[in-house]
Amino acid sequence: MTEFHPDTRTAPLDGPADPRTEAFQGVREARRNELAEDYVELIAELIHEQGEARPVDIATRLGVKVPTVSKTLDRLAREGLITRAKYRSVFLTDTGRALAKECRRRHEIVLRFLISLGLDPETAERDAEGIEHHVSERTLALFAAFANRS
Amino acid sequence: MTEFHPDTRTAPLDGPADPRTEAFQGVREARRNELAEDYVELIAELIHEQGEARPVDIATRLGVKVPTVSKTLDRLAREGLITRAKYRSVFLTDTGRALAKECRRRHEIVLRFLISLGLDPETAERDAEGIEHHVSERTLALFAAFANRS
DNA sequence: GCATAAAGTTAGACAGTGCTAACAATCTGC
DNA sequence: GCAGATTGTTAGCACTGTCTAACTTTATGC
Repeated sequence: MTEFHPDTRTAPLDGPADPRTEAFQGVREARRNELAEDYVELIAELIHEQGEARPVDIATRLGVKVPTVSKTLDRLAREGLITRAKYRSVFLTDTGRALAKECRRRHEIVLRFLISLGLDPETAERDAEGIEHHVSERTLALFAAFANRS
Repeated sequence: MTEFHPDTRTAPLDGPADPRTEAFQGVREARRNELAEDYVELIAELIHEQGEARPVDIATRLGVKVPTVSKTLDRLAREGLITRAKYRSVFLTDTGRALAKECRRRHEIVLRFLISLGLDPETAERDAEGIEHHVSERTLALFAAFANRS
């Protein structure tokens, strides 16, 4: 009940055959991971940019309060994505680092795709943030191909 | 505290200037409405297909249990999107109908876009379900234009 | 029209995400 | 090295969304 839920964007295996229902289940599944993905991606970014990821910076970037971050970090630690010590900044585990990398990859592809479609960078950033968690590997491949054409 | 939260995909007005933070806030905002949007869209569909929307059908389609649907329908009623009477099927209010129509429109555009990109219909359906809630009006316009070109 | 099946509701558990308020630890600048 | 500022934690509340179990109501089939 406390483990990280694996990616099912590409192949949700359980549940009935109806594609609509499958779609809804896939989305619910994805939604469960969204926040964790945002966090690890951001943590990786902060570590890269400033050498460490502090709750206060995470909170500022996400636009939430520090106690909210603290609680969510507890969950991420439980799920094995990060390690942390009291009053210290946050580190990614190997698993967390891998997830962050994967997220960054997806984010980049979606962002480049939207921009190459003709979207302004600001809107592209906002839309990419929302879309990246819901894009199958197959779609991602098409996005990447499109962005590389031209 | 119980009203429906308006669409901020296009123009989140509050919060600081940092575009990344704005993006995160926009996404959180969007996430708050996702489930409601899924419900009203599905309810409209069921009413169209079978003349009425019963909790048991909603539950089956979404892949959740009936009590879950019941509770969520209470919320939607509180928010003025649907009306319902005990042990009776569900109806959309004008507001709900408008939202459903808007959701359907977005869904259609995203779906057609993905398919015209070359994605198989099954995957397109799953991805569209996740993406439709996170697409700005601007992006939607580009998607529509792309799907209509060719 | 009554017994049973199906559908719907209510209650209660539990986890997640957000908040504020109060407290604890750490860091900073003399 | 100590005072005050900053950062982090904990506790407690609210709401959502999911479930199961138990109950009520409605529909169905003789």
